[in-house]
Formats: sequence, C-alpha cells, structure tokens
Amino acid sequence: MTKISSGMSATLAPRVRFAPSPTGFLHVGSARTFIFNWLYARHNGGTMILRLDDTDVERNTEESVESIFEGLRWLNLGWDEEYKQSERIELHRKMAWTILEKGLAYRDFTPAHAGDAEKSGGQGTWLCSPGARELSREESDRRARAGEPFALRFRVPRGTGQVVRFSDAVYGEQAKEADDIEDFALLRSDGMPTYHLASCADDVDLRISHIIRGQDHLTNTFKHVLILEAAGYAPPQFAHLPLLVAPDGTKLSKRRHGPVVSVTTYRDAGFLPGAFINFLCLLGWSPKNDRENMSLRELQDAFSLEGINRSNAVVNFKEPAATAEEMFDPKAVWLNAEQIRGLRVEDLSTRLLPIVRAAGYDVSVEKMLQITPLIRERIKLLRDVLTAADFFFVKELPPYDPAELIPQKGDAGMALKVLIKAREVLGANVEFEHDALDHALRAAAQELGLKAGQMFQPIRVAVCGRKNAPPLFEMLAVLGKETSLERIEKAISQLA
RNA sequence: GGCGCUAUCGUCUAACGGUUAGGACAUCGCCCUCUCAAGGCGGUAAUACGGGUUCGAUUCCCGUUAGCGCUACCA
Repeated sequence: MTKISSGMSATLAPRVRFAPSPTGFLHVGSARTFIFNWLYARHNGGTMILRLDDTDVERNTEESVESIFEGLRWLNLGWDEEYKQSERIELHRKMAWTILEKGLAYRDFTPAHAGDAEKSGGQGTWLCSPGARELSREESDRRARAGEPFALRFRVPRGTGQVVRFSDAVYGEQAKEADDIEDFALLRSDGMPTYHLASCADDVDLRISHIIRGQDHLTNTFKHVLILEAAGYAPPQFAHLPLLVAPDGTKLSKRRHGPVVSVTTYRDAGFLPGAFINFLCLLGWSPKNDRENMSLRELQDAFSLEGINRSNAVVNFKEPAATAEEMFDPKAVWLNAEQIRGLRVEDLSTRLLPIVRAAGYDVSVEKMLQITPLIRERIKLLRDVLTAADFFFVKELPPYDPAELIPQKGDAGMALKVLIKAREVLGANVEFEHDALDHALRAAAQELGLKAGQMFQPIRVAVCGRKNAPPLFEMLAVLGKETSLERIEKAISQLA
C-alpha cells in the first residue's frame, strides 16, 4: 500500500537529516553519521538537514549545543536547512492526537515506572501498565478532563499475530512480531513528546526520504514504522549504520571513554578535518577497490549505501597515552600524516603558524614558510610542529646532554675537533645554502679524516640540541649563519 | 531474562559458490641514507565452532558460542 509513494521519494532528490540530541559534546560516532548523511545527500544532489533533537529538557544543555556546532564547524561540510525540535512541539502533539483519535493510542494514568521490576527476577519485558490499555474512552476522557496527569501510549497490536516489517538499505528485510513490542510512550505526562513521536512527526513534516542513523536505532525502527502507519504516512527508506565501538568492544560513550571520543579532541591534537573524515568513512564503509587515502570529492563520488557493511567497527585509542600520537587510532594518524604530506607548503604553513603562535613563539610568515618543508614529512599531527621544529623558534636552545655531541665510534675529543673545524668553515665565506654547505662540510670531513656522519652529527646536535632532526644543510640554511655559529660556540664551550 | 543484529589477519576491510583468501594500518626484517623521517622491497598474521545443501562452501541454510544493541514518561 505504501510502495508507490516510497518508490517515488527514492527517485526524487533525497532529503536526509542529522539529528543529534544536545546532551554532550559531538562524538566521533555522531560525526560519522553526519558525514554519511552529508555524503549521501551530496552524491545524490539532495538536501542535508540539521535538526537538534532537544525534547529532553532535563538533559539538554546550551554548552552541548555549542560543542556540537563547534565540532560540525570544524568538519566544515555544512548543511542546507536547520531546525530545532523544541520549537515544533505543536506539530508533534498534533500527530499524537491524530493517533489517539484513531484509537491507536491510549492514556496511561499510572505514574512513571522506574525500571526496577525487570532487574529483579522479573521475567520478560514490560509490555504495558495493567488496566490502562483497557480503560474505556469515556473514562479516559473524563479523567483527563479532571486534570489527572497521564502519558500517551501507543496501542501496539499485540495478540493479533501481526508482524511489523521494513526494509533496511544496510541490514535488509527486518521483521518483528508486534507481540514483542511494548506499548511505548508518545507523550510524557508533562505533555512533552518523546523521541519516537517527535522524530517521526518531524521526519514526515520535513519530508525526509532517507533516515541514515546508528544501528542502535534498528529495533526502535519497528516503533517508528508503527507510528508512521498509524498516522497515515509511508515510512521513508531506512539505512542503519554499524556502530563504532571502543577497543573494549562497547559502544563509544563519553561517560566511559572520555575526551578521546570527542571530535574537538581530534581537532585540538592537530588532525586535518579531511583526514578525520576520511578515517571515519573507512569505518563501516568501503569503496571496494582498495582505495584508502581519499579526498572529500573522491569520497563523495564513491559513496553509496551499498558500500556500508553490517558489523561494528573498533576505533582504537589508548586512554593513558604517552604521546598525543599514541592516543589515537594508528590508521587515523597515518591518514593524517599522509594528507599533511600531500598539502602544498603554503597551505601547510598557514595551518601550522597559528599553532606555533598560540604556543607563544613569535614567528614570521616567511620563516614559517622556510621551516615547513623541513618538517612536512616528519610530523603526523599538526601539533607535532611544536616538538619537531621548536629549535627554529627559540633564540637559545634549551639545555641538552653534551654527550649527545659525540659521534658514532668517536669521543669527546673528536666532537670538539669537528666543532672547531665547523666553526672555522662556517665562519668563513661559505654561502648558507644547501649545495655550498654540502661541499664545504664534506671537504672538511675529508680533511679531518672522518666519515661524513661523524662530521655531521656533532654539528647537528650543536645547532638543534638533539640527534633526530631534519637534514643538516637545510637546517643550517634556515637557521642562518649567526645562530648556527652561536650554537656551535656554545657546544664547544660545553665540551671544553 | 525477552527481542534484534553481527561474526575474514591484532585493527579497518576485499573476495556474482570455484582465488596460492587480496589490500591498508600496525608489527618485524632488508635497501636507500649525514641522524630522524619519507620512500622502495620482503616477512609474520584471518574465514569462531559444529552440522547440513552442493561436484565444490569465507560465501547459502540450521544449531552452538561469543560480542553488541534495544528492552524508560533518554535519545
């Protein structure tokens, strides 16, 4: 009976929505749901709708709304229409009364039951409050008029052998016996709509064609189908996404897993939004052709509901982590490093500069532009710039162990000899540029009868304070003659 | 407890019923090399278990086990 209209909506430009409830920060699972909806809309020339599902006044917070927008803004994908459920309550109630009028809902005057019965010994599921369902309409109306509070419940067609069905784009044909569904609430006793009602009423009103959401809603969908049919509407196309789970196997939650599940944590650690999006897309979806590092445009072109799989995906992270990098899923970090390397120097430099300045270093645009190519292949997260290039930013090097100056198979004497020679060579008329420095320093090594590595290491440590660093000549060129010589001088005095 | 969903290397995944079960990350080794990276090459590593169906099951069916989800006047 509903085949025709749902078939039609599938051929029209799709309308999809992301509907977070503002009860905490935007977490990675929600972000992925947003991204999949967005990708589906953009791939099919449809409309992306953002709807704040804020009917739970008790738990909603303004900070949460702000935090969700903050996360979405960083993703930088945008949306076409925006709604707030709390401003649409009348619409929801209207649908509730329609269902009541049809006799498909009833008033339940029993006080809210506090989910205690099922824990202790209670067999099976709670299905309805005894007596409430059988109350006559006259009696029900009378008590309501008298001002007695009630919740409005859906009258699930139990005992009729009816089976509720829908077809999921990801999980296939779904069926559940009405006997196994409890009389869920539509309206709370304070008159506020429940999630199920509000969601269905809004989806109808906003003409949502495809509901793409987490699999935790799969079993709720039977209730939604019931509501929609009772109100006289054809259900949209459903597509449920496999859940993102923590390394411990449980659904990601802010409560259990902390800030690592917050989108802003990734942002603050120095992920590129594109890499983060890319990573999330690969969780529960595959382009089926072994492509992994993809641009937003490529993701958009390749995206389809058919590519979504059915099993939960683990997001790896370590909560107490030694370094920021260890905290995140290695694949996410790799993708980020990969995309950083793919950035043009100017683009990367522009992203790096604010981070460097926020850390208190006064660095010019020009200087940053010189430094960037030296660290582009050495950083995985944008914030790594602070540890990878710190010696470029400071006037004086922080203290380091002079023993580091000693080269392989050498001793302090050799280090000293090298540095004195370096002071001489670099202090002379050599141009501070790669090739010239290369020639001069290699010649010096030969003169001293040393291997190139033995020559370079003391100089490297002297100018940057550590063994692992960008290539020496490039580094000296950026540091400049004055700073380089100052630091070599200091190293010499430390060895003497 | 009831109902539902899921099950391929450590992780993310690929494989119209016929493949030496492929790729990526991670890991290990080698090469390149002024260190560190990056890059190149190679290695280790998987179809949860038991029954069917079939000439032939990772693939289809049933069962077991395990995990997850839902079971609120939360969403």
